[in-house]
Amino acid sequence: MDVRRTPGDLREACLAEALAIIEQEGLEKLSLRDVARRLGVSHQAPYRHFPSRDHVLAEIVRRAYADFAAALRSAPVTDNPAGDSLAMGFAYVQFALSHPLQYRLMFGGALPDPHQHSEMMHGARDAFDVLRHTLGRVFAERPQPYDQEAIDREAMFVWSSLHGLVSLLRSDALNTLELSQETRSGITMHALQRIGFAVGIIPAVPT
Amino acid sequence: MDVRRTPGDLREACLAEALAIIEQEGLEKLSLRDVARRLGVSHQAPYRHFPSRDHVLAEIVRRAYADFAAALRSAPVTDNPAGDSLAMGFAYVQFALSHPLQYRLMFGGALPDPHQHSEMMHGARDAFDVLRHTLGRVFAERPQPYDQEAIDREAMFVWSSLHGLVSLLRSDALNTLELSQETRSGITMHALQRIGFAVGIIPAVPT
DNA sequence: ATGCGTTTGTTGACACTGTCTACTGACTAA
DNA sequence: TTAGTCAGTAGACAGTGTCAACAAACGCAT
Repeated sequence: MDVRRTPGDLREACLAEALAIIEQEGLEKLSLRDVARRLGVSHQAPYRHFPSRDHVLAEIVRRAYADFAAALRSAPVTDNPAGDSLAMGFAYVQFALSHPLQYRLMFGGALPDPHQHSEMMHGARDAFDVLRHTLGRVFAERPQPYDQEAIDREAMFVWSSLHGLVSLLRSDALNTLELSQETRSGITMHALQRIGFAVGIIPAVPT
Repeated sequence: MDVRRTPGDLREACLAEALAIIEQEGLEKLSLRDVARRLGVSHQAPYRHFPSRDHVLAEIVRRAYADFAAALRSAPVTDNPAGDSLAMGFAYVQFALSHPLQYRLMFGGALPDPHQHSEMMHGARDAFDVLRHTLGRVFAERPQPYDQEAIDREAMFVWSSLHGLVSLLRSDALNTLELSQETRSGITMHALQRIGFAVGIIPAVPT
């Protein structure tokens, strides 16, 4: 085409354009032909720089992970390790919320739009109500007063923790992290104990 | 075709075949034309029962949620609510692990195969190492002895809990659950407090 | 029973996709 | 000068979702 480009530029331009398309149209709408069209090059030009469509996506995801790691590292390091840990928890959440596209690319799913398929989510609410109810019984047994909001907060914490646990177990993360076999097999019990302890179900837990 | 079918059968057959395809070939390989081909009907027959490909997927996901809710409900109810809660935690994990396809459809992502793009996961390990190190400092400050496995277990718990928290925050779950505004805005703080308390960073936490 | 509308399925087209192969031109080292 | 590599082009192919027009089978009121 007539647009001048320095060497190696098309590769970067493809990545940027692909990211823009995902942001605007969604992951499933991404096509290399569209990338090429927007850049004013032939539909085959991107294949000079990437073997396949998935390789483009993989590179984007790889960079998202790198940015994520950098964000976690950017948390200040003080002589108060406990405070540092809490700060990193905030950094985790903050990155995820301020970089929703990257976070979704790393961990998120590609489901039909729940807004156009609202009945799809009904079962999710059902499942949550079961959890709510079970936790409600725990609260009712205690001497301290409580309200529905306290239950809801606790239920959200338990659900999200379990969800995260399973997501990691299901993902390839465990293969990547080179954990010992004992650690891997004990992860589930340990996490469940910690969650139970956190909400006051388990009185104490050994390290 | 020559295969006899009772009314309403093709709809169910399409769903079953679509699920089988996802199980065998993966979500992204699912195509209604392939479904029709395997069932020995024309490529347009499934469109008599579903407006679009996404509607087939939405119905499958909807049923997965329903099965999930049923599995949680199937946990035994005793006069020990604490034990019941733990049992339901197990039921959650067990369902996810014994129905990986459904769980992935509900929560999982559609990323390029990490086995064919191994470098994609390097950043994930980097991020985990940061968490490991920070937690290691917490442990080092304590009088009790510890080992690397204890740190790894704790790191896995913290990571999974954070991941789950953000996944739920990012998803449409909060819109579905009809939580009060106070509950929604307090979820993050509450979950972080609970996690910190669980690993011994926060001394105590008010209900 | 007869005709008619509805349901279920078929056939053919269209635009779109990823990817294979063959080609063109520019730059570079011998 | 010449041979070779690199970046981009052009055309083809099989596959996809979806639209439109058609055909056969069914229930049902007359």
